[in-house]
Amino acid sequence: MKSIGALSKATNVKVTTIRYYESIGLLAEPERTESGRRVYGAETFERLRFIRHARDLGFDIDAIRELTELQSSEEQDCSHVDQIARRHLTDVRNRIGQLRSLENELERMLDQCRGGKIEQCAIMESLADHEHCISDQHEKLDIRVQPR
Amino acid sequence: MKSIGALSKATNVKVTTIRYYESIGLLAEPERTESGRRVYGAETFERLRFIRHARDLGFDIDAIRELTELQSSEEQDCSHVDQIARRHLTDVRNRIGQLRSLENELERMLDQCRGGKIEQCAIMESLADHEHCISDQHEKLDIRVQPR
DNA sequence: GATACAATCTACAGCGACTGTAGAAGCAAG
DNA sequence: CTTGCTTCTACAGTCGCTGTAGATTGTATC
Repeated sequence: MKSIGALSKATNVKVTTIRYYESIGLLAEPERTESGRRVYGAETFERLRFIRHARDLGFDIDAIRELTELQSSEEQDCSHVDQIARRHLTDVRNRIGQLRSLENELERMLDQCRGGKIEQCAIMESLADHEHCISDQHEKLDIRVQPR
Repeated sequence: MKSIGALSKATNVKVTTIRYYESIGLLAEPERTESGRRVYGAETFERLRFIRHARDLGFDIDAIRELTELQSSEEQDCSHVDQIARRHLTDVRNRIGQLRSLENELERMLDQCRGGKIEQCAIMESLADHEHCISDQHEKLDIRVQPR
């Protein structure tokens, strides 16, 4: 039996995140001590490790919810699991493709810049220029680079 | 002189987004008609086109703020502009790298699955398994695939 | 002129997946 | 007993928007 802090250390998931998962129903409400502190058993530990690994692989919360539900129906065949993973892989590949075309565009911009004053900077011109605008060629991107 | 709707159509930026940009100070407050409606001139049109293009290239709002500020100091040399773009390119490349290792991991998982019951599904095992966990090898990802 | 419908206005809530804060209470070691 | 860590709840903030509600204004048609 672990406290929330111990569980956090063991799974590498932050205390606040564990409470957050509970609040959205991804983790069940645990038992409490007399004073009201959360106490976790081995089950939650396993489940949280599963969640953590799936998050690391980029599955979103809804997908993880599906996966953990499927986990308890052990007798069913795993085509649905397969499908969820395959869909995610497709998403990842699409994203890589989008980012690569971004990479190209940025490289092109940077190559053209030969220094000098901002007024004649090729980068600024590219940005102001509507002509060779990539925006119409593919969908808009969400490019946040922050880790979670 | 354009209404907000006309500006929106001309730049392909949504009306609500234009108001949002104003609210965060990325666009200056425009003049108004007697009845209080926003009216825009060619300057705002150019600026918004610039912003839109930079967003399409994945620059975040703060970077765009810097870039538009630099735009008005035309005499300065463009090394700072260059630096912002280069930093962004680095971020994009890192992101591509992260996504590629994700892609590999997912491919591996999917290859191992030979169908059958969920209980023995290789995908579920991979997710539950802590041993060959990629999470310690690279930073955590934000993998949202949604366009803006 | 009346009426319908579109465009615009403000102000605020919601998205996803957390993270951070404030203020209170509990717990263990010195 | 005090110090300092952990935990508690509840709520605001992150980013870049998007959506909603309810009011007003503008334009086209009858």
